[in-house]
Amino acid sequence: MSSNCAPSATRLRRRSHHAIMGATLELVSEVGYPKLTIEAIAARAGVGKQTVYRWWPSKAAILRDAVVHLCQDATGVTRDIPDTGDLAADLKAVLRAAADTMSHPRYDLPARALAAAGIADATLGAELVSCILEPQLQLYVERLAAARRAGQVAEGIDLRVALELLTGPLAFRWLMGEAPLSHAYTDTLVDLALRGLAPRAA
Amino acid sequence: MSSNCAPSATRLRRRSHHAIMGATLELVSEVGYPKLTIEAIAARAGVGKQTVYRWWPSKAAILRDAVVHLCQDATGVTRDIPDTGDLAADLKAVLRAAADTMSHPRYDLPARALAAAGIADATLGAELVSCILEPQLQLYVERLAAARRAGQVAEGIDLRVALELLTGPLAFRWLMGEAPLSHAYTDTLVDLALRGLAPRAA
Amino acid sequence: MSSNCAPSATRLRRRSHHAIMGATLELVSEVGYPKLTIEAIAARAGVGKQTVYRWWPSKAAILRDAVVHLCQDATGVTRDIPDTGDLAADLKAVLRAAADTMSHPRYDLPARALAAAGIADATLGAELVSCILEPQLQLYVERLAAARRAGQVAEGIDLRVALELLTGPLAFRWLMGEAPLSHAYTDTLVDLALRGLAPRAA
Amino acid sequence: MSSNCAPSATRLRRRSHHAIMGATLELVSEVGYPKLTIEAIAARAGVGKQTVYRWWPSKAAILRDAVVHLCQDATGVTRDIPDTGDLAADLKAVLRAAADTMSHPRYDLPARALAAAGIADATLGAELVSCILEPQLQLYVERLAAARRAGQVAEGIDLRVALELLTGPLAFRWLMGEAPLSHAYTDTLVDLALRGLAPRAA
DNA sequence: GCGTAACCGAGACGGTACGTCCGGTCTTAGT
DNA sequence: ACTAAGACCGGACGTACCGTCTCGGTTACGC
Repeated sequence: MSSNCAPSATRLRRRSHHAIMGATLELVSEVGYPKLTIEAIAARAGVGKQTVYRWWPSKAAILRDAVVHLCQDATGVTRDIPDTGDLAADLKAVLRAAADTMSHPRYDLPARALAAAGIADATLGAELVSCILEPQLQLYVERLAAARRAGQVAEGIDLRVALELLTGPLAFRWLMGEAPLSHAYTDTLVDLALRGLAPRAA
Repeated sequence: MSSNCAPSATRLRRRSHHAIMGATLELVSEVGYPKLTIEAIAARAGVGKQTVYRWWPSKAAILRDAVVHLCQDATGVTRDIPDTGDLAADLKAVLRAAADTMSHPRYDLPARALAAAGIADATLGAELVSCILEPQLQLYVERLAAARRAGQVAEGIDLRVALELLTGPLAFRWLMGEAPLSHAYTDTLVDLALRGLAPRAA
Repeated sequence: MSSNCAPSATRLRRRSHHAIMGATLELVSEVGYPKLTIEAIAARAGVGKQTVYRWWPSKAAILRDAVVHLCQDATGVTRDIPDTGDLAADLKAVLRAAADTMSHPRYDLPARALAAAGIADATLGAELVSCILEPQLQLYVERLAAARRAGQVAEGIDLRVALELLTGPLAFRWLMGEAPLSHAYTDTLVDLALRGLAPRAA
Repeated sequence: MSSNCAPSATRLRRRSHHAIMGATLELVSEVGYPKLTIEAIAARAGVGKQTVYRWWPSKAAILRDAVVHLCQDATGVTRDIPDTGDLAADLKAVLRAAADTMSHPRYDLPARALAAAGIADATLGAELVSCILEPQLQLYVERLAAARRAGQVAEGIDLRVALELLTGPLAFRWLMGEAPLSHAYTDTLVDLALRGLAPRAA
């Protein structure tokens, strides 16, 4: 996933690595991404600055790995999408779970900061999309493809667009940070979107 | 729109104000938001640093006003939504225009930087939403309400959610910055969303 | 004395002038010369900055006039030297008075600041010497000349050097600001110096 | 001499330290103390501002160390006072040397600036006196004490006052900066002062 | 006694330097 | 060999004043 850049190496002491990830997540929650400094991360982790610079090229990269680290711990984001045959129920279940995860401060603050950094910096953004976002979205596409084979989705619909009909509004609400990501909201979203995707009632 | 926060004062020289807005837009396009510095803005605008600090509390606030300034010049973002009776056509027209504006570098780079700042900083985010985003979104809600009265949208649908079904995916694609915002895409979006919103073929 | 540079004009409101002088003396006593700012003087005096800049070219010039202003009020510095025929007694009296004046905070702080400015800036220093110091020193030279005519001082002595034998040590002690300027000290100074100046007991 | 306050640390690079001292002396001679800025010192020395601020608390402290640095190089100020038995000759020799040093621009400009700063700021003044001035003056007191034991100076004279009779006028002339510090002047000073100090021709 | 011109307070302006903070590199000691 | 510690150069931060420049408003002088 990020094997090309993450330390994960034999040489970086496991303890230091863990401390840096933890300190980064703590600090970004406390002071926000713009005021997050590498000096503070090193100090909080009880580590020399050079130890940080040796393994990560930038503040954003540290946070990226820290969020990946967090996800691997919690397995709260990347999850398989069930296929019970009932597309609506399956999507509602997985979107409810996603909304809950994104609402939890432990995940919300760092991920939001990381998303902001990715939006501002195209390079980082592409990296985040390919490392974190795309694998997850691909699972949705696959589930929708299965549904189409089952006749639950109209032919001729670009599944990528269909996917965005579901995830776009949720992501948008999350980034806006104004309205809550309630289960009622995600359920409504699934209902409306699936109605749009359904084959003509011909 | 943002009369409560912009300087707009009698005392700030019109020339300086304009120069600061212009320099900000130029610089954010050239070096990006994180490397945008107030010193550089002041220098590029041929203005003392204090003149910037006197009127704006932060880099983000300058950029916010600069973007508002840009919008007022171009009238490219806040635009009325026509009501020809054909909801799909009306929405396609306005979404095409919005996509074009958001694709143009002159608007894209500053707005993306501003959006990123707003996502990272909740206070600024709320301000941006209420100053820039909300007024525009409200126009969509009104157009959808008119359509519902005309029987083109099912009763019992939360128009706010309906709105997000249209704008969420577009905003998401824009923020991801990967796929192009083509007219074909926005048209498809309108078609799928409206199918979801349409009254049951009772 | 400083008629060439002081405002003293008909146009500068008497009240503003007085307020500026007072504010300057207050502030220099409170924060010291280096931290004395023209903005603070204007603010304390309830006067626009331009009113200060209109009449004085520099911080030093304001302080110079303020000290002159202070001296004219107190007549504590420029004073005639009595001639009772007893040179030692006359000098002791006048040196005691000078020491007392220089010890008084009201005079000490501004004058010390002004002296420091004069030492650092040769131009100001020459001005201070010719405007303030020289007239006073000249009185000593005249008294010493009278004493020489009376046979109390040896012929062939440069009266200027003789004068410095008296005033130099006192000024030095004052500038050092360590030892107190006691009457015992000034008396001793007069005794030792006059012994050096006395005609040979041949 | 000032080992308690100078950086002298192991960590401050020798090269940077030397460059800062040199740049300070150059700049204070070029533009004077009031226009001496820490930014300019750092720039001239090819050093980051923080490296200056890390080791010195103020402009005055830098200059103080620079002057001490200068003195140690030149050994032009702190010098022993010879004791040939001829008090007058010894004092004349040492005062001539002191006058020459104080007249030399390389020493005069920085030292004058430092003296001015010390006069304006009591804390710095006390520091300068105890670090630089007092050790030198003490040598004079010791020489005078030896002379008194040899019967060349009257009993009952406060040697501290006697010392000031010599150095006070010289320092005063130097600070006034008007009259030159000629050898004739210092010789006359010694003659007059010693006449005042001599034992009564009983 | 009435215009008008200088002076007033206030404070914004383009600047310079302040002293602090942090970025990213390099050096030093100590495991 | 790799670490924690931290000094190094550079450069932006936000603040304080500099000396200049408009602003209206108020004297007070000359007609």
